[in-house]
Amino acid sequence: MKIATWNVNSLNVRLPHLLDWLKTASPDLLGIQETKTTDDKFPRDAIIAAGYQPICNGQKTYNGVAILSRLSTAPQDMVTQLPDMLDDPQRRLLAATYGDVRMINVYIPNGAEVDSEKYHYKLRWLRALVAYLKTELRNHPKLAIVGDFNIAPEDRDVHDPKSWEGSVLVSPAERECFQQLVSLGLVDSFRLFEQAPELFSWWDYRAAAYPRNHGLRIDHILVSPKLATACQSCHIDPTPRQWERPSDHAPVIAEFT
DNA sequence: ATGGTAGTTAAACTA
Repeated sequence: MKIATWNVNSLNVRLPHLLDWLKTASPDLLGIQETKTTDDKFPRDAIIAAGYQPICNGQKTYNGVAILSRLSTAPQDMVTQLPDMLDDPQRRLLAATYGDVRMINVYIPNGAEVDSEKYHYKLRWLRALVAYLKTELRNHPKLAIVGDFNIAPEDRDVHDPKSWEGSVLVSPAERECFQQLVSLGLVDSFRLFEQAPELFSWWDYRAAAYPRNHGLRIDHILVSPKLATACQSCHIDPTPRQWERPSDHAPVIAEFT
């Protein structure tokens, strides 16, 4: 089984890329973020025609998440809000169970600038996420949480740690929240394996960041201990980032026995 | 320290 994540930065613009990538990568479960579309405008037919069953939690203009599945089991126990953030209008979470696998897809807030209002919203969101995962891990031995975390967990996940010091995506408080997820037993599947240095999942559109590989690894597939033992590989697929009019993120895909 | 680009949406917001 393959589980993947991709921030597509507008499903409307990126649908052709998504369909092409599904054909070659053929994930069984894919979490997508920043769909930027409401559920009534979700391109359901095109995705079903590609062999995938979608569920979505969309929003106009900003945010929006979805899960695509080519498994035979129907999604169950769908969740669209963090229990501690029920009044949050931003669509950033979608969870569902496929057979015995709990799939949680997140688009964690960016945070704008350290100490800004958006940054504190990000930390609030992360604390609510940690509390939610504590419960979810109790209920689901086989759990994967995937998505755009907007956190580079360590300096080796940053092209130039010095220039990023004090910024969102790398600040100590954000990294501490990521470590709290790890403390719950979640495993960064990418780091289960030997990886080349300077592998990133996001590159700014500006200043030719991609050709210079000025990137960060902020898109992750974290798995419960039981799934970690079944994990065979995890890699970032940079090819869609090289296509014409790309998302600023590359997909990440992990394989399980 | 600012601006560089992209998406959505119509001048500004988010990333």
